[in-house]
Amino acid sequence: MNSQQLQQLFPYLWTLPRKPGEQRAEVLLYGNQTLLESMDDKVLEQIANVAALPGLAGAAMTMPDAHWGYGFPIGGVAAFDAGQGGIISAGGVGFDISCGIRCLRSNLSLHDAEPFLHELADKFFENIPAGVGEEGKIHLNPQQLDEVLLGGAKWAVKQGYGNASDLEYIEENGCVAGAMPENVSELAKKRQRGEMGTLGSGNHYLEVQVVDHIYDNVVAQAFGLYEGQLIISIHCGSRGLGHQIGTDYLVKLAKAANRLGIRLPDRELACAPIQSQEGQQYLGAMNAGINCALANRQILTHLTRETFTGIYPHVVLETLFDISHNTCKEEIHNIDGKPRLLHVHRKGATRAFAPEHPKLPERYRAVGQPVIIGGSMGTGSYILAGSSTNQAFASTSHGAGRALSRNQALKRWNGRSLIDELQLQGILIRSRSMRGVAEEAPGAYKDVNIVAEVTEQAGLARRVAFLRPKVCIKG
DNA sequence: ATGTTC
Repeated sequence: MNSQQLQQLFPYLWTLPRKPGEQRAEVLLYGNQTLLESMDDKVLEQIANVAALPGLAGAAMTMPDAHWGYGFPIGGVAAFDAGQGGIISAGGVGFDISCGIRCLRSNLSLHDAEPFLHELADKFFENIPAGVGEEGKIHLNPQQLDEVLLGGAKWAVKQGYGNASDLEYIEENGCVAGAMPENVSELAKKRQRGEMGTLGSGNHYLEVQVVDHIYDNVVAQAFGLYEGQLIISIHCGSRGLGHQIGTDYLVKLAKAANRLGIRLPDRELACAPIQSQEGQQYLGAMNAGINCALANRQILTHLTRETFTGIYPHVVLETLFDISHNTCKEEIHNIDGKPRLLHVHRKGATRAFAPEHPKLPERYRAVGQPVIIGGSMGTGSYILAGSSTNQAFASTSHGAGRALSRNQALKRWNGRSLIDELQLQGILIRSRSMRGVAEEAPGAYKDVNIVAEVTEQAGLARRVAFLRPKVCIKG
C-alpha cells in the first residue's frame, strides 16, 4: 500500500484518516513504513470495513504481519461490545478455528541431538500424520468426538495423551467454556472423526529448533530457555472440523445479517449480533472448534514425546506454552479508562497478556505470557513476552505473514530444489507434497526478523529468544 | 486453512 494515505501517530503506529461523511470507527495499523508499504491495499480496505461494523469498541487494528484475508485481514484485531449491538463474525476468526502453536522445551542441547537429527526427521515424518485429509491412528465415534469438543486438551490428557503440567501451560488451561457440540454440523464432526492428532497442510508444521539467541535473560530463565537448547514447535489447528464450521456459519451469519438489516460493506464480513440466536450458535460452535484444536495439539504433543523417546529415551519435553492465533474471546479491557467486557476477534493475531495478568500461570506471572511468532519454513521463529505497554487488546503478531500468494510462489519455486537448498543450510525438510513445499517457500513470506523487531519496537511484546529451525515436517 | 473447484 501507499503509506502516503496514512497518518503516522507514533513511530510504529499509523491511522487511516476518515473521508468526509465516512461512518466508521478509528483504524490503527501497527508497523514500520517498509512493512506497511509491502502490504496489499486490500488490508486497508478490509480493516476500514471492519471499523464500520456495529458495536465495535475502540479501534479496528492490524498487526505488523497483516495481510489480505477472507473479509477480515489476517493480522486483524477487533473487539465488540455485546451490550452495544456488537457482532461476531466467522471471517473475523478465520476458517482454521484456534490455529495456534504448541511449544515444547527439551532437556537436550543441539550438540547432544546432532548425531540423531536425521533419524528424528525420518521418525517424525513416519509418526506424525500430515497433509490434506490425512487421518491418524485415532478414530472416534460420535459420542467421543462430542467429548473432545467439550473437553479440549483436558479430554486428551484424560485419555493418556500428556500430563496435567501440559494443561497448566495451555491458554485457558486446555479447555474453553461455552462449547456447544450441538451447534456443530454432522458433516463437520464426520470430517474430524479420523483427523485427531494430525498436522494438516499449508503453513502448518512440526519443527525441531535450537535456541539461537537470547534477547532477555531474566524472561528466558522464567520460560526455561537457554542458548543451544533444543525446542519443538507444533503449528496446527482444528482441521476439517474448524473449516466446516467456518463454511457452515458463513451462510448462517449472512442470512442473519440480512434478516436483521445489518449493512455489510463486504459480503465476506457475514456476521450477527453477539446476542442474536445465530451469534450465540456460532459462539458455541466456535468454542467447540477451539477445544478441538487444543485437543489436537495435545495429542500431537504426545506423539512427539513417543517418537522422541523411541530415539532418545532420556528426553524430557515440557510444554512451554500453547497459544492460538485464530479466535474470538470474551475478555475485559479498558476503553477510555473504564473496564468493559468485550468479544475480541483475533485473526492471525496472538493474545499476549502482560505481566501480572491473573490468567497467567504462576511461573510466568512476573514476566508476562509467552508469545510465539512462528516463522516460515527454514527461517526461524521467535518467543516473545507480553508487555504492559500493549494497547492493542493484548494482541500481537503471529508469524511472518505471506508476501506472495500461493500461486505466485508455485510459479517461482520448485519444492525439490528448495529442500536441497535448505539441507545445504543444515535444515531437514520432510513432506509428502512438493507442491506444498513450493507454496511455503521462505521467500513467499515477509522477513520474520523484521516482524519480531517491529512488534517489539511498537510496544506490542518483548523479544525473548530466536529459534533456528533444524528439522521441519510439513503437511 | 481446506476431503485444495462443496
